[in-house]
This record gives sequence, structure tokens and C-alpha cells, in this order.
Amino acid sequence: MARKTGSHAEITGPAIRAAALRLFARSGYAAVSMREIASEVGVRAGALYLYTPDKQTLLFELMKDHLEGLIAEWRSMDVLGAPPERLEKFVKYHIGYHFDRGDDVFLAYMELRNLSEENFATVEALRRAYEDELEAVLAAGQSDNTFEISDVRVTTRAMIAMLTGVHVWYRDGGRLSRDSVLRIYWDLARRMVNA
Amino acid sequence: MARKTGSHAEITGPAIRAAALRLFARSGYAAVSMREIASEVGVRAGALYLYTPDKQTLLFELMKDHLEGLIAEWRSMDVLGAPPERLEKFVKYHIGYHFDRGDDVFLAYMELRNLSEENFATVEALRRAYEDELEAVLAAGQSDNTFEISDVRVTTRAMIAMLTGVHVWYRDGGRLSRDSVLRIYWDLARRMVNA
DNA sequence: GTCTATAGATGGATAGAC
DNA sequence: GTCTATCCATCTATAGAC
Repeated sequence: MARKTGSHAEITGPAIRAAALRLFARSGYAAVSMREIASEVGVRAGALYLYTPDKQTLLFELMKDHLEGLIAEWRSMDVLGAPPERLEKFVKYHIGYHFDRGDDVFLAYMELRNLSEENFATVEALRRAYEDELEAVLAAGQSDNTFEISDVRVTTRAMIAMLTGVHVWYRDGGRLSRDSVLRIYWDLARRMVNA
Repeated sequence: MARKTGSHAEITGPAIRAAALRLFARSGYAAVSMREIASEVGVRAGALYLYTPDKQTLLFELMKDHLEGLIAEWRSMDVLGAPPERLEKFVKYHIGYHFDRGDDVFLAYMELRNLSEENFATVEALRRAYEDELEAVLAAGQSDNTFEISDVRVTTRAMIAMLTGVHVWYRDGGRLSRDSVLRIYWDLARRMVNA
């Protein structure tokens, strides 16, 4: 962790973001100090300001980059298959993302309150765009009668909440394997739309 | 809001708790100052310490009292009906509680990270006890084959997450009435267990 | 690029007057 | 029961040395 004085632009920047992500996710944005982040990286607090104009921007960019990546990656893999296949793919993609990047997902979910008004609007639009990806799948299935859904919008929100909840309890090495969890949640999602 | 100096023990105590609840839910525990709470109540910060030993205890008691009430009220109304009826009752009870006491539910859900180790253990046990109430209903339905569930524990958690998510988007006066929301979520929950 | 030092603000909590 | 005043810790962010 500790590091001697010198030039390390290539590693310090990402290290700061990684430390901030981990600490924000664990303790909450407001409860984490810049000194704490710096200490985790092995620099002094002042050095952080070479990489971010302020703490708020650090939080905002973590959330924004995460959500943009989440959406872009999904769009790159969503194909025009039948709605049930697309839904299965979405469910497993979403939960798989939680397995590997749980802190990112958690942060984007928990720290909305600590964004400035302007940053909140940007992040909220991204969250809505991601939700719309699932909603499009459900709507497609309703149109061709492979799904039976009473309210597409509410079902979308309910399903996202259900899937995101996996981060509350899942830990690697526990009672269930990742594959088991994927199977169970896909089964629940499938039933929610009568597929 | 502002109030003259004098004795107001009967109203100041509850007013402090109400203000703290609202502010903690809106901005997060760590982001709210004791001065802010006091200002909302119409007293100075020092006066708060006549009613709570410290800020941490204020948070803890809000969460603890809410969860104890949530569990006690449910236990007082859960009867030994058939599992599908009991599940319907639970779903509507849980969401109904969100409608009327959204801040309490939100707080107990979001501020776990800001509890001291000891307080966390207490609150976590209460949360688990509430989860167990739903799990008992699902397990009963699995035993008598009115439900078809692949993993009772995971289904319990998934359902709680789904139901709790209603607080993210529901607002009175929106597109859907409370009754519509209850109906839609009950339908989703019913499908999750193939009832 | 990082450090030391510090300005300037704000935080939780307490003491003592009323 | 509440207020004023304040202690002391801590915070974000900046300035200037290296």
C-alpha cells in the first residue's frame, strides 16, 4: 500500500477510483473521507486533487462510468431472438454483473441521494435507460403473446428490484453456486411473465 | 416550527424522532447533522441530548422500533389459513406498510452500514426474523403442495426485494392507485410460487 | 506527482446560565 | 427543558516546497 514519493500517474488514477469505489460501497459516500481514500492508495489527501476536482465528481464518475458500461455491454450482446431467450439472457447478464462487479452495482443503487442535482439527473437518465432495455424485452414478449403481463412498467421495476437484491445475500463459497443462483432467478423471472 | 423557550418534553421527543426519520431517509444518516435535526424541530442542537445520548442511538432506535412494530403487527394478523391466503395477506401487508410508512422502511433498508457493530447485530436479527415470517408461509405452501418452489430461502429473499422495491417508484397520485399496485404485486408473487 | 502545512468550515457533544 | 457558548475533532480543498 504505502509508496514512496514519485511520479505514478498511470497507476495512481485507477487506484484512487478503485479505493473510492470499495470504500464508498462499504461505508457510504458521506462517511468516507478523502484522507481515508488517500491512505488506502498510499498517498496523502492533497494528491487526490490531481485526479479529481472534488469528492462529488469522484462519486459521479464512478456511477456514470459503471452505468454506461452496463448499458453498452448489454446492447452489444442483446440480439433479436425470441423474447424468452432475450429475457433469460438479460436475467443472467444482470446477476452475472453483480457477481463480478458488486461494488459498482451497489454504489449506483445506494448513493443517488448524495449526487448533486445536475449529476443526479444524468445518472437517473442512465438508470432509466437500462431499465428500458428490460422493458423492451418484456414489451416484445407481450406483443407476440409469449409473455402474459398485466403491467409491463411495474413488472420491469419489480423484476429489476428482485434481481438486484441478490447482492444483499449472495457470497461466493456459500450454500449455492453462481450457476444455481442464475438458474433459480431465471426460473422466478420466467414465472413472473408466465413464459 | 420555531418555538419559544420552555418545557415541551411531551412533544419535543417525538418531534425529534420524526424529524430525524425524515431527514435520515431523505439525505442519509451520515449527511445529516444534529444541528439540522434540531433546526427542523425548532430547538438548538444541545437540546437534542436531553432525548438521546447520541446520534447513533437515535438512528438505532428508529430502526429497531420500526422493525419490532412491523413484526408484531404482522404476527397479530397472520392466521393459520391456507398458504395462498397467507401469502396474499403478507404481500399486501408489506406493500401497504410502504405506502404509509415509507421512510421507516427505507431507513431500515438503507442505513445498516451506519450502525455500530452491536446495534447492527440487533437490527439484523430483527430483519431476519421478519424474513422468516415470509419464509414460513412459503415453506408451508411447499409442504402441502399448494406452492411449487425450487429454493424456499432464495425465493423468500427475491420476493422481499421485489416487494420492497415499490418504494423506489410509487408515489400517491401517480398513474396507478394503491389498489392496482397491490393487485399487480400479488399477482407477481403468486406466479413466483406457481400458486 | 507528491508532500507538508494549513485555511476555513462544519461536525458531535458538553458545561453552565436561565 | 432549552439556550448560548464553546471545546475539540475532523473534514474538504488549496498553496507552495521538493
